[in-house]
Amino acid sequence: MKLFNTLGRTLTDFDPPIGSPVGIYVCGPTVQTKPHVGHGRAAVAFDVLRRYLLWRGFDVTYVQNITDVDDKIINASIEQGVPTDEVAAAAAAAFRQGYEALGVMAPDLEPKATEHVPAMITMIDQLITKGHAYESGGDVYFRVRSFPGYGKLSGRNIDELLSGARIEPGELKEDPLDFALWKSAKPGEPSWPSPWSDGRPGWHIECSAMAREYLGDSFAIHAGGTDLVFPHHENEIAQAEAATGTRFAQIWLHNGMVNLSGEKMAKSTGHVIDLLGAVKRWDPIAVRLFYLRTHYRKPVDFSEEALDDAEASLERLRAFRRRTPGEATVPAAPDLIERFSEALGDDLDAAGGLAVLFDTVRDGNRALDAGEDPGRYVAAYDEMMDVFGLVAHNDNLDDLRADIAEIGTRFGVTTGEPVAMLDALVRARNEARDSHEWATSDAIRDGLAQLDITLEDTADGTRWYRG
RNA sequence: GGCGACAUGGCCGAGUGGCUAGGCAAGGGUCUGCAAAACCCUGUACCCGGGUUCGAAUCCCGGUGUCGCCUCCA
Repeated sequence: MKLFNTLGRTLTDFDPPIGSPVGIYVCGPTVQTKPHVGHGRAAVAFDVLRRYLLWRGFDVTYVQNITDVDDKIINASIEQGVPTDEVAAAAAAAFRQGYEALGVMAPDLEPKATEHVPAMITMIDQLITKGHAYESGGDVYFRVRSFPGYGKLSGRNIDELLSGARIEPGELKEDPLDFALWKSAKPGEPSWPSPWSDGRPGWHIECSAMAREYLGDSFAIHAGGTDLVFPHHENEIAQAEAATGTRFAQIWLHNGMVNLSGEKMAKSTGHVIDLLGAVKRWDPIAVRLFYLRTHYRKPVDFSEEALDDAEASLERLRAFRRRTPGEATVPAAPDLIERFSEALGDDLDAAGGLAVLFDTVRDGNRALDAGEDPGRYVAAYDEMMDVFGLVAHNDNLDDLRADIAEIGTRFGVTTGEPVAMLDALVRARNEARDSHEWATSDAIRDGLAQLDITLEDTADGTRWYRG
């Protein structure tokens, strides 16, 4: 396949032998506050990469870290009067919940920064030994000018950067460009012992150290938001390659930002749409589809209309599978699978892949209307939906038990399990239809529609679905 | 200021030197108790100005506009 490598800014061939191990490291969130819609996009984008590679037969190891120590967590802890680990745990749970709703597979490994301080200390120690870092007043800084490749990812040169660089009060850097690997703790801050001071790691070192620990000195893909290119990923490369002497990640992928009325969604400005709120208001899988419609590297504008639109599109996809219950028993249409694989293999062109999926739905519906076996389309559909991760759908009715029972009593249905009551209501309605009592049959359908349960009459009988 | 991205039909959104992606919305039709779903038909778009070419939305030059990074951020 081809992937756009930020390092070099070119479309790069990525075709390891089938079955070979592929290490992917994705920069996860700093768990300081609840996730917003932008976090969901990054997670979904690389989840599709993962699913695609698994589908193609690679042995993927997917690592996504949790940054659970940093200034903002400490600040939140002070403001809320809650220990930092509780702040982090609560936010991490919210992220987990949001990712799950979106159908994002759990990472193979989800390392926390606070549990990998020794690995970071080891790396910092190596950097000092090799002359790439120095201790200064209990802090340790990376000597940027000692690493010749600095700037190769973000396309900057050191002299340009100088104008923006600054030294915070209290920092004792040799050079304004140098960045912290280790910070000595202020009173009350969480800290770990180290050869230099009781303190905590700088932000960038955790990713270098944890990626190395789980994927080795060199691995295939490192991914994250485009806003991490500089300085975070630039610094990761510098640290890791200076320490190990070998190339860090082969390919760097960066997803575009989610905008709100034209401007980037960012938690620092509060200009955000809460992810958990969004997946409550819209079908979470529709939110996922919303992400997938735009190429992962382009910015995408969040709007209610766009989400409504995605929900309607998703409904078209689901309606097809409602017409074709059961497992597919014949092989998937090879031409469609081929087109689909080609689209995703072209730098994850999910929108192109979706076009194939919708073509599959149309072809399948045509086959059904013509009285032909839609099996090859059903099989293709299932395969693509799985790679896209669009399958999850909640048809559970437990939360509507009382509401369904209420409608049931109006039409002589005995209270029982929700599905049984629903089936009885469908039977009652069809009896009314048989005797042309349209007012009754419509009342049943309208009542269920109030609960967001839809009834459809087809040649094969009436079926219901939620949503 | 430096670096970088993007501008496509009512909306969203792929693509790319000639062979009209796809979705949503809209109109018409078939089917249907009604509805829903489905299928068929209808829209010939590509920021502006030059240029290259038999031919450009697609390549080149110059504009204009929007956005991102340069500080924490997915």
